[in-house]
Amino acid sequence: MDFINHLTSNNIKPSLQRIKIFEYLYDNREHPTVDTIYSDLVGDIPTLSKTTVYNTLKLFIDNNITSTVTIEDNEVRYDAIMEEHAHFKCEKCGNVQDVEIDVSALKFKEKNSFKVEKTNIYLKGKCNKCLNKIN
Amino acid sequence: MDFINHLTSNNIKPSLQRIKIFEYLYDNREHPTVDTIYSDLVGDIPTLSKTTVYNTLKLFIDNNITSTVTIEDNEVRYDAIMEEHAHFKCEKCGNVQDVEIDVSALKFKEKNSFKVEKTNIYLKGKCNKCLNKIN
DNA sequence: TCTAAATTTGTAATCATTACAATTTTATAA
DNA sequence: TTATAAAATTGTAATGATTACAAATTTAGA
Repeated sequence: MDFINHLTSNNIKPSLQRIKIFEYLYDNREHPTVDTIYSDLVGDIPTLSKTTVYNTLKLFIDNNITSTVTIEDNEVRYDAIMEEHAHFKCEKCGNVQDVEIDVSALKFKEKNSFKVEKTNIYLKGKCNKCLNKIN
Repeated sequence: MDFINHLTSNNIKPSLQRIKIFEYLYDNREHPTVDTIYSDLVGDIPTLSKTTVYNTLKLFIDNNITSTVTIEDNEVRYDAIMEEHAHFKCEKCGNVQDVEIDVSALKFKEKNSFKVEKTNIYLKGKCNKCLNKIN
């Protein structure tokens, strides 16, 4: 993945901060929160400010190269994979993972009363790691 | 719907506030936010405090007679219908409506790497009312 | 190199939510 | 009925995430 090109072709000037934040998001499939992104990158970019993280994510979202994951009502997570997929969160360990899913299989009665443009699917339960643990 | 009985049978003492809040939630299928619930009920119960609304909703959620709808990352909505259904939000008018859906139709590859206990499906787009409006 | 525009940054403001202690209400037993 | 304890409600203050905003820095172009 050529991050600079990806940003440029989406009308985003590839500043150091933007490249690093996008790269981090893209490589980190656990869908980090703003705090995690900031904490993990401030070592790399010592001048980084949390405002920049917020600004940059907003910019990414406005340009459709990032989306939010609101699987939990008290934390917003971010995702740089724009291909259709769902998310699973283990309620024991808290990890969030991507889930391949066929959204077109979803049928609903009210098909004619609105036009769907985006679908978010959130699954919760227990991951195998946690299920196999003896408590 | 006998609200008092519904609360009682779910181990919740049916105080005036609890009855009114549940009744409001159950009748209001637009999934109000805490602010909306508070504003709409404080006329009825002049002593009502927003803390009580928060406390009561938390109690309902802990006892599985209410769930949260986090279709938007900056507002938490509440829902007293516990039967399986999805939610659609019109991005033009902001209304949220229930959608009948067959969750069991959802197939995913990773079926064996976790155990799903809850599924939330959020649809966004334009409702017919907004689509038919001439701007 | 100079200047203007864009980007980043830090601080202060805002807003939703939670913590907590005081008050009020409810239930129980004398 | 009255007294007492427990439960529920309330108001205020604290917290924490996000946004607003203005100053500082960086970048791009003349």
